[in-house]
Amino acid sequence: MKHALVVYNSLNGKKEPFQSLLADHVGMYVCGPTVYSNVHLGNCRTFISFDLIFRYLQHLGYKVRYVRNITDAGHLENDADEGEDRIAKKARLESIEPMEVVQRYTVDFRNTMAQFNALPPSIEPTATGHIVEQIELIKQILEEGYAYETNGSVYFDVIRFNEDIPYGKLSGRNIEDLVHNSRALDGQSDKRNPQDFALWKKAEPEHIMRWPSPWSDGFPGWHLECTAMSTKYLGTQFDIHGGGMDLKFPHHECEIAQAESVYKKAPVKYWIHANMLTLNGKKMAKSTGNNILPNEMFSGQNTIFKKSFSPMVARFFMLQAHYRSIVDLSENALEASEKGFHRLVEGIEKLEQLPLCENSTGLDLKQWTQSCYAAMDDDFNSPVLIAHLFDAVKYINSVSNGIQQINSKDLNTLSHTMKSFFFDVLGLLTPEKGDRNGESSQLEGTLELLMELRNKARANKDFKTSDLIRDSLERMKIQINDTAEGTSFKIN
RNA sequence: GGCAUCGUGGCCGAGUGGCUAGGCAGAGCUCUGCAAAAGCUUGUACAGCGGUUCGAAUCCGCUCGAUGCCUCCA
Repeated sequence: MKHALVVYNSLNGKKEPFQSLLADHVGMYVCGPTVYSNVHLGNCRTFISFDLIFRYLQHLGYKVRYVRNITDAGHLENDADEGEDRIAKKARLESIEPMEVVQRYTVDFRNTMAQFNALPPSIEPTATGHIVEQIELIKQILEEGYAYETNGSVYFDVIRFNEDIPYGKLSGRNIEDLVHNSRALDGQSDKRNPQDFALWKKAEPEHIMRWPSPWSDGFPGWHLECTAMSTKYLGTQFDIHGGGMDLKFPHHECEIAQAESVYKKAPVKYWIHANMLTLNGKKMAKSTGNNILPNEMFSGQNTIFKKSFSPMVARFFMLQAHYRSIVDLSENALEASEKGFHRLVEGIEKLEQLPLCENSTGLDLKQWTQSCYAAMDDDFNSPVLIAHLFDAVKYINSVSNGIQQINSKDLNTLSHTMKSFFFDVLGLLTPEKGDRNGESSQLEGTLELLMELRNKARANKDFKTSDLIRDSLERMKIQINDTAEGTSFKIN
């Protein structure tokens, strides 16, 4: 485990050698979804990025505790005091219980992430399950003098905090700019200053999601849950905190302020932010229609793309870009990735049937393996790793064609390394090979019969018949492959 | 307006001072009855202008352009 892993830390904009607080253990907290609607693709990209990080840290031998919350209360429509809770709003619009909303979209979220083959986190705590911890935290912040109560609501006093501990470390903003640029609210705000944020909000009579507290029946502020839960499960200082780039401000900045106001030390060693996913060059937004849900992409039931793309192709596509780069989803780019992905998959499948020789030629295995690790050690550079995997595919193909040779020991090593990067680190899967239910074996039997008839026709130089079979099958998206070894087919 | 990120060959996308990224498409070749598929070979690009340097896509400055955040957002 003597790896020179280097991680880009958003806190200072520099790549830093990764050193966990406890030897061999890593604590990682990632801000999870607010479950008020179907998870959208950009959200998935963030979690796929952290899945890569989670997997690689585990691959290196770390015991990782990966905490990713489910926000099921407290996330308001906007920052104005009259903002409605997102979950409660959805429940009202659909005339169902808030917890039905939560359940429905939590299930959707987990299903979708499973389709992307993202590993479940170690702990998946909910905001509503940690009201007690949040209330405790508010009490402590009040005791420290960095919060105030107004009309049953409690707000964090950003200016007061900034007098003792600098605010804005993560986002690079200074308090003066915030004061000048914060939008003035319309009158009836309970906040002393616009940049203050809610720790506890008193519930209006019609608000159905409410809990008792020393200040009022109400609900916790959005930023609070992450501090309460990360502290509970990972301690007052932990290794990695992640999330989407757009959470950097204000959400993560507020988390830092909350934690530092009580514990007087930086809560997180490495802040990692995954970049955005755009669609056809534009930010995804429901309001403009520039939006596609994961399931719509998998099924092809959408107006954005002409064809469907599988979860693995989408995952591979995302991993072909670095997690800190904006990646743009487009039909051309996805098609290119789809073909590349199949080439990689076929290379891996060929590993099983390579001819063996006494001596290996053509690839410095040790150096190749090192360069794969070097790529991932350099701030989880999956695109470079994938480039190295393609180099291996080229080598595998030349062995397969007899241009290069490999002995059994090297093949074992190559196969093991290749597969552990492909399956374990990148979290990719090869497409299921024809599931053996009755229907598909009937289909295969029929196809084999057609192959036989076609081969007979070809042997008799009856190309009219053979081409009829080939072209008809092709229209049904069944690909005939004639090779020196014989004929095979592939269902697309 | 403020803060930040970025601008790479037909497309996507790595790369932060000298050494081939990679994928897709295109071209040539191999195989083949023809084709498809598959495989092999092939690409000198880095927004513009100026500067630093023996040497810059890579550092600095300016210009232009794009995107994100600043207001809910992964």
